Amino acid sequence: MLPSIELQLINKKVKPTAMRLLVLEILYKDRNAVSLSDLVSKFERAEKSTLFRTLKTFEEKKIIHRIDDGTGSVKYALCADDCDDMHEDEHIHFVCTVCKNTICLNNIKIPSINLPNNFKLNDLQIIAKGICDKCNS
Amino acid sequence: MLPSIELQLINKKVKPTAMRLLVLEILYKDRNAVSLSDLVSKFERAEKSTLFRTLKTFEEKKIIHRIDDGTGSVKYALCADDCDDMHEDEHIHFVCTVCKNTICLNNIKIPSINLPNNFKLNDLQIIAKGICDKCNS
DNA sequence: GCTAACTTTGCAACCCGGTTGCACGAAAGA
DNA sequence: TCTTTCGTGCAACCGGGTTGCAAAGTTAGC
Repeated sequence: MLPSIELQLINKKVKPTAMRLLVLEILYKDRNAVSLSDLVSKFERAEKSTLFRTLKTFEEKKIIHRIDDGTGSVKYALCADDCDDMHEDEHIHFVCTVCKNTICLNNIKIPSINLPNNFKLNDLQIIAKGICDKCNS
Repeated sequence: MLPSIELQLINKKVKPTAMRLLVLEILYKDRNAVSLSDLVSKFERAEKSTLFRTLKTFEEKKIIHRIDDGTGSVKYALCADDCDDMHEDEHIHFVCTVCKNTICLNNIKIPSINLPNNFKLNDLQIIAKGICDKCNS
Protein backbone atom coordinates (compact mmCIF):
# COMPACT_ATOMS: atom_id res chain seq x y z
CA MET A 1 0.00 0.00 0.00
CA LEU A 2 2.57 2.50 1.09
CA PRO A 3 4.26 3.06 -2.28
CA SER A 4 0.91 3.99 -3.78
CA ILE A 5 0.06 6.73 -1.32
CA GLU A 6 1.56 9.39 -3.51
CA LEU A 7 -0.12 7.95 -6.55
CA GLN A 8 -3.45 7.94 -4.85
CA LEU A 9 -3.17 11.63 -4.10
CA ILE A 10 -2.26 12.36 -7.69
CA ASN A 11 -5.15 10.25 -8.91
CA LYS A 12 -7.52 12.26 -6.79
CA LYS A 13 -6.01 15.48 -8.11
CA VAL A 14 -4.42 16.49 -4.82
CA LYS A 15 -0.89 17.79 -4.86
CA PRO A 16 1.21 15.33 -2.82
CA THR A 17 2.90 17.65 -0.36
CA ALA A 18 4.94 16.32 2.54
CA MET A 19 2.24 17.06 5.07
CA ARG A 20 -0.43 15.34 3.04
CA LEU A 21 1.67 12.25 2.52
CA LEU A 22 2.32 12.00 6.24
CA VAL A 23 -1.32 12.45 7.13
CA LEU A 24 -2.47 9.94 4.55
CA GLU A 25 0.12 7.47 5.76
CA ILE A 26 -1.20 7.75 9.30
CA LEU A 27 -4.71 7.16 8.04
CA TYR A 28 -3.55 4.08 6.19
CA LYS A 29 -1.65 2.63 9.10
CA ASP A 30 -4.31 3.21 11.71
CA ARG A 31 -7.40 1.09 11.66
CA ASN A 32 -9.10 3.65 13.88
CA ALA A 33 -10.76 6.81 12.77
CA VAL A 34 -8.74 9.86 13.75
CA SER A 35 -9.87 13.26 14.91
CA LEU A 36 -8.17 16.56 14.28
CA SER A 37 -6.74 16.62 17.78
CA ASP A 38 -5.58 13.03 17.40
CA LEU A 39 -3.60 14.16 14.41
CA VAL A 40 -2.22 17.22 16.15
CA SER A 41 -0.89 15.13 19.02
CA LYS A 42 0.29 12.44 16.64
CA PHE A 43 2.95 14.54 15.15
CA GLU A 44 3.42 17.13 17.71
CA ARG A 45 5.04 19.75 15.58
CA ALA A 46 2.39 20.64 13.05
CA GLU A 47 -0.22 23.32 12.88
CA LYS A 48 -3.80 22.52 13.78
CA SER A 49 -5.04 24.68 10.95
CA THR A 50 -2.87 22.97 8.38
CA LEU A 51 -4.04 19.56 9.50
CA PHE A 52 -7.59 20.84 9.51
CA ARG A 53 -7.26 21.99 5.94
CA THR A 54 -5.57 18.77 4.94
CA LEU A 55 -8.49 16.77 6.27
CA LYS A 56 -10.89 19.13 4.59
CA THR A 57 -9.13 18.73 1.28
CA PHE A 58 -9.09 14.96 1.63
CA GLU A 59 -12.78 14.95 2.41
CA GLU A 60 -13.63 17.13 -0.57
CA LYS A 61 -11.61 14.89 -2.83
CA LYS A 62 -13.36 11.85 -1.38
CA ILE A 63 -10.23 10.30 0.04
CA ILE A 64 -11.61 10.15 3.56
CA HIS A 65 -15.07 10.37 5.07
CA ARG A 66 -16.27 12.15 8.12
CA ILE A 67 -17.66 10.28 11.12
CA ASP A 68 -19.63 11.78 13.95
CA ASP A 69 -19.53 9.14 16.63
CA GLY A 70 -21.07 11.22 19.36
CA THR A 71 -17.83 11.70 21.24
CA GLY A 72 -17.90 15.39 20.59
CA SER A 73 -15.16 15.52 18.01
CA VAL A 74 -15.49 14.67 14.36
CA LYS A 75 -13.35 11.80 13.17
CA TYR A 76 -12.13 10.79 9.76
CA ALA A 77 -11.31 7.49 8.13
CA LEU A 78 -10.23 6.33 4.71
CA CYS A 79 -12.95 5.75 2.19
CA ALA A 80 -13.38 2.33 0.70
CA ASP A 81 -11.92 1.91 -2.77
CA ASP A 82 -15.33 2.04 -4.38
CA CYS A 83 -16.26 5.23 -2.62
CA ASP A 84 -15.88 7.38 -5.69
CA ASP A 85 -19.49 7.62 -6.74
CA MET A 86 -21.25 7.27 -3.44
CA HIS A 87 -19.46 9.25 -0.83
CA GLU A 88 -21.83 8.40 1.99
CA ASP A 89 -20.12 6.14 4.43
CA GLU A 90 -22.50 3.25 4.14
CA HIS A 91 -21.24 1.22 7.02
CA ILE A 92 -21.53 0.88 10.75
CA HIS A 93 -19.11 2.63 13.05
CA PHE A 94 -18.09 1.02 16.28
CA VAL A 95 -17.00 3.08 19.26
CA CYS A 96 -15.09 1.23 21.97
CA THR A 97 -15.92 2.55 25.39
CA VAL A 98 -12.64 1.25 26.77
CA CYS A 99 -9.96 2.43 24.36
CA LYS A 100 -12.21 5.21 22.97
CA ASN A 101 -11.32 4.25 19.43
CA THR A 102 -13.73 4.40 16.53
CA ILE A 103 -13.59 1.66 13.94
CA CYS A 104 -15.33 1.34 10.59
CA LEU A 105 -17.06 -2.01 10.28
CA ASN A 106 -17.11 -2.31 6.54
CA ASN A 107 -18.35 -5.87 6.43
CA ILE A 108 -21.51 -5.57 8.48
CA LYS A 109 -24.64 -5.08 6.46
CA ILE A 110 -26.74 -2.05 7.27
CA PRO A 111 -30.20 -3.24 8.25
CA SER A 112 -33.23 -1.73 6.62
CA ILE A 113 -35.88 0.00 8.67
CA ASN A 114 -39.41 1.10 8.02
CA LEU A 115 -40.19 4.73 8.70
CA PRO A 116 -43.65 6.06 9.49
CA ASN A 117 -45.90 7.22 6.69
CA ASN A 118 -44.66 10.03 4.56
CA PHE A 119 -41.14 10.09 5.98
CA LYS A 120 -38.44 9.90 3.33
CA LEU A 121 -35.16 8.24 4.26
CA ASN A 122 -31.94 9.45 2.69
CA ASP A 123 -29.24 8.25 5.00
CA LEU A 124 -29.00 5.82 7.87
CA GLN A 125 -26.22 6.33 10.35
CA ILE A 126 -25.48 3.60 12.84
CA ILE A 127 -23.11 3.84 15.76
CA ALA A 128 -22.51 0.73 17.82
CA LYS A 129 -20.99 1.26 21.23
CA GLY A 130 -19.35 -1.43 23.29
CA ILE A 131 -16.02 -3.12 23.72
CA CYS A 132 -13.77 -3.83 20.78
CA ASP A 133 -12.00 -7.12 20.13
CA LYS A 134 -8.69 -5.87 21.44
CA CYS A 135 -10.09 -4.56 24.71
CA ASN A 136 -12.43 -7.51 25.20
CA SER A 137 -9.66 -9.71 26.51
CA MET B 1 -50.73 16.20 30.41
CA LEU B 2 -50.15 19.79 31.41
CA PRO B 3 -51.66 19.67 34.91
CA SER B 4 -49.31 16.84 35.80
CA ILE B 5 -46.10 18.60 34.89
CA GLU B 6 -45.53 19.77 38.41
CA LEU B 7 -46.42 16.35 39.76
CA GLN B 8 -43.99 14.69 37.45
CA LEU B 9 -41.17 16.83 38.75
CA ILE B 10 -42.11 16.02 42.31
CA ASN B 11 -42.29 12.34 41.50
CA LYS B 12 -38.80 12.46 40.10
CA LYS B 13 -37.59 14.29 43.17
CA VAL B 14 -36.91 17.56 41.40
CA LYS B 15 -38.04 20.74 43.02
CA PRO B 16 -40.61 22.33 40.69
CA THR B 17 -39.23 25.82 40.26
CA ALA B 18 -40.70 28.26 37.78
CA MET B 19 -37.85 27.78 35.32
CA ARG B 20 -38.11 24.03 35.43
CA LEU B 21 -41.83 24.06 34.88
CA LEU B 22 -41.42 26.31 31.87
CA VAL B 23 -38.69 24.19 30.36
CA LEU B 24 -40.58 20.97 30.93
CA GLU B 25 -43.67 22.49 29.41
CA ILE B 26 -41.77 23.37 26.28
CA LEU B 27 -40.44 19.83 26.08
CA TYR B 28 -43.96 18.48 26.38
CA LYS B 29 -45.42 20.75 23.77
CA ASP B 30 -42.72 20.25 21.19
CA ARG B 31 -42.50 16.98 19.38
CA ASN B 32 -38.97 17.86 18.34
CA ALA B 33 -35.87 17.43 20.40
CA VAL B 34 -34.50 20.75 21.61
CA SER B 35 -30.96 21.93 22.05
CA LEU B 36 -29.63 24.28 24.65
CA SER B 37 -29.52 27.15 22.17
CA ASP B 38 -33.04 26.31 21.02
CA LEU B 39 -34.14 26.81 24.58
CA VAL B 40 -32.18 30.01 25.01
CA SER B 41 -33.81 31.56 21.98
CA LYS B 42 -37.17 30.14 22.92
CA PHE B 43 -37.56 32.31 25.91
CA GLU B 44 -35.20 35.03 25.20
CA ARG B 45 -34.68 36.31 28.69
CA ALA B 46 -33.11 33.41 30.52
CA GLU B 47 -29.58 32.48 31.32
CA LYS B 48 -27.81 29.91 29.20
CA SER B 49 -26.18 28.42 32.27
CA THR B 50 -29.44 28.08 34.14
CA LEU B 51 -31.05 26.32 31.21
CA PHE B 52 -27.97 24.17 30.86
CA ARG B 53 -28.22 23.12 34.47
CA THR B 54 -31.93 22.56 34.17
CA LEU B 55 -31.37 20.18 31.28
CA LYS B 56 -28.58 18.50 33.19
CA THR B 57 -30.80 17.99 36.21
CA PHE B 58 -33.60 16.62 34.06
CA GLU B 59 -31.20 14.23 32.43
CA GLU B 60 -29.81 13.01 35.73
CA LYS B 61 -33.31 12.47 37.05
CA LYS B 62 -34.20 10.59 33.87
CA ILE B 63 -36.88 12.99 32.78
CA ILE B 64 -35.23 13.64 29.43
CA HIS B 65 -32.60 11.87 27.39
CA ARG B 66 -29.76 13.24 25.42
CA ILE B 67 -29.53 12.88 21.65
CA ASP B 68 -26.48 13.42 19.53
CA ASP B 69 -27.84 13.68 16.04
CA GLY B 70 -24.64 14.73 14.38
CA THR B 71 -25.70 18.33 13.90
CA GLY B 72 -23.02 19.51 16.25
CA SER B 73 -25.24 20.41 19.16
CA VAL B 74 -26.67 17.99 21.68
CA LYS B 75 -30.43 17.80 21.83
CA TYR B 76 -32.82 16.60 24.48
CA ALA B 77 -36.23 15.00 24.42
CA LEU B 78 -38.66 13.61 26.96
CA CYS B 79 -38.12 10.07 28.03
CA ALA B 80 -40.84 7.53 27.46
CA ASP B 81 -42.92 6.73 30.50
CA ASP B 82 -41.22 3.41 30.97
CA CYS B 83 -37.79 4.93 30.89
CA ASP B 84 -37.22 4.63 34.61
CA ASP B 85 -35.16 1.50 34.68
CA MET B 86 -33.43 1.63 31.35
CA HIS B 87 -32.32 5.11 30.61
CA GLU B 88 -30.79 4.32 27.25
CA ASP B 89 -32.85 5.88 24.54
CA GLU B 90 -33.72 2.72 22.74
CA HIS B 91 -35.26 4.22 19.69
CA ILE B 92 -34.38 5.69 16.36
CA HIS B 93 -33.91 9.42 15.93
CA PHE B 94 -34.94 11.07 12.72
CA VAL B 95 -33.27 14.25 11.52
CA CYS B 96 -35.12 16.22 8.88
CA THR B 97 -32.73 17.83 6.44
CA VAL B 98 -35.33 20.43 5.51
CA CYS B 99 -36.68 21.79 8.79
CA LYS B 100 -33.60 20.61 10.72
CA ASN B 101 -35.75 19.14 13.44
CA THR B 102 -34.93 15.96 15.30
CA ILE B 103 -37.76 13.60 16.14
CA CYS B 104 -37.83 10.50 18.33
CA LEU B 105 -39.38 7.57 16.50
CA ASN B 106 -40.54 5.56 19.44
CA ASN B 107 -42.50 3.02 17.46
CA ILE B 108 -39.82 1.77 15.12
CA LYS B 109 -38.08 -1.34 16.26
CA ILE B 110 -34.30 -1.21 16.49
CA PRO B 111 -32.87 -3.87 14.20
CA SER B 112 -30.32 -6.28 15.52
CA ILE B 113 -26.90 -6.51 13.98
CA ASN B 114 -24.09 -9.02 14.15
CA LEU B 115 -20.73 -7.68 15.18
CA PRO B 116 -17.42 -9.32 14.27
CA ASN B 117 -15.92 -11.90 16.58
CA ASN B 118 -15.11 -10.77 20.07
CA PHE B 119 -16.82 -7.40 19.82
CA LYS B 120 -19.27 -6.74 22.64
CA LEU B 121 -22.26 -4.53 21.88
CA ASN B 122 -23.71 -2.34 24.61
CA ASP B 123 -25.64 0.30 22.78
CA LEU B 124 -26.87 0.83 19.27
CA GLN B 125 -27.54 4.35 18.16
CA ILE B 126 -29.39 4.94 14.94
CA ILE B 127 -29.91 8.25 13.23
CA ALA B 128 -32.08 8.37 10.16
CA LYS B 129 -31.72 11.41 7.96
CA GLY B 130 -34.20 12.48 5.38
CA ILE B 131 -37.40 14.47 5.03
CA CYS B 132 -40.05 14.42 7.73
CA ASP B 133 -43.75 14.01 7.13
CA LYS B 134 -44.48 17.70 7.50
CA CYS B 135 -41.81 18.81 5.05
CA ASN B 136 -42.51 15.99 2.59
CA SER B 137 -45.52 17.74 1.16
C1' DG C 1 17.28 31.63 -14.92
C1' DC C 2 13.77 35.13 -13.44
C1' DT C 3 9.64 36.98 -12.50
C1' DA C 4 4.62 36.52 -11.86
C1' DA C 5 0.71 33.82 -10.28
C1' DC C 6 -0.94 30.45 -7.49
C1' DT C 7 -0.84 27.09 -3.59
C1' DT C 8 0.33 25.53 0.87
C1' DT C 9 1.68 26.47 5.42
C1' DG C 10 2.14 28.74 10.04
C1' DC C 11 0.43 31.87 13.26
C1' DA C 12 -2.98 34.31 15.59
C1' DA C 13 -7.31 35.24 16.36
C1' DC C 14 -12.02 34.22 16.42
C1' DC C 15 -16.64 31.70 16.96
C1' DC C 16 -19.77 28.92 19.36
C1' DG C 17 -21.53 25.22 22.24
C1' DG C 18 -20.74 23.59 26.47
C1' DT C 19 -19.21 24.17 31.27
C1' DT C 20 -17.71 26.08 35.82
C1' DG C 21 -16.76 29.45 39.85
C1' DC C 22 -18.75 32.59 42.48
C1' DA C 23 -21.91 35.43 44.79
C1' DC C 24 -26.56 36.65 45.73
C1' DG C 25 -31.22 35.59 46.87
C1' DA C 26 -34.91 32.26 47.76
C1' DA C 27 -36.52 28.27 50.07
C1' DA C 28 -36.35 24.60 53.61
C1' DG C 29 -35.12 22.73 58.11
C1' DA C 30 -33.98 23.14 62.96
C1' DT D 1 -35.32 33.20 63.71
C1' DC D 2 -30.97 31.44 62.28
C1' DT D 3 -28.59 28.32 59.56
C1' DT D 4 -28.02 25.58 55.70
C1' DT D 5 -29.07 24.16 51.30
C1' DC D 6 -30.57 25.04 46.65
C1' DG D 7 -31.44 27.71 42.40
C1' DT D 8 -30.22 31.47 39.53
C1' DG D 9 -27.55 35.06 37.04
C1' DC D 10 -23.29 36.73 35.56
C1' DA D 11 -18.86 36.34 33.85
C1' DA D 12 -15.33 33.84 32.47
C1' DC D 13 -13.32 29.81 30.62
C1' DC D 14 -12.44 25.58 27.65
C1' DG D 15 -11.84 23.04 23.50
C1' DG D 16 -13.05 21.88 18.82
C1' DG D 17 -13.58 23.95 14.70
C1' DT D 18 -12.70 27.75 11.44
C1' DT D 19 -10.84 31.91 9.04
C1' DG D 20 -7.67 36.06 7.65
C1' DC D 21 -3.40 37.14 6.58
C1' DA D 22 1.27 37.07 5.44
C1' DA D 23 5.44 34.22 4.57
C1' DA D 24 7.29 30.39 2.17
C1' DG D 25 7.07 27.16 -1.40
C1' DT D 26 5.69 25.61 -5.96
C1' DT D 27 4.47 26.11 -10.90
C1' DA D 28 4.34 28.33 -15.28
C1' DG D 29 5.56 31.68 -18.76
C1' DC D 30 9.05 34.10 -20.80
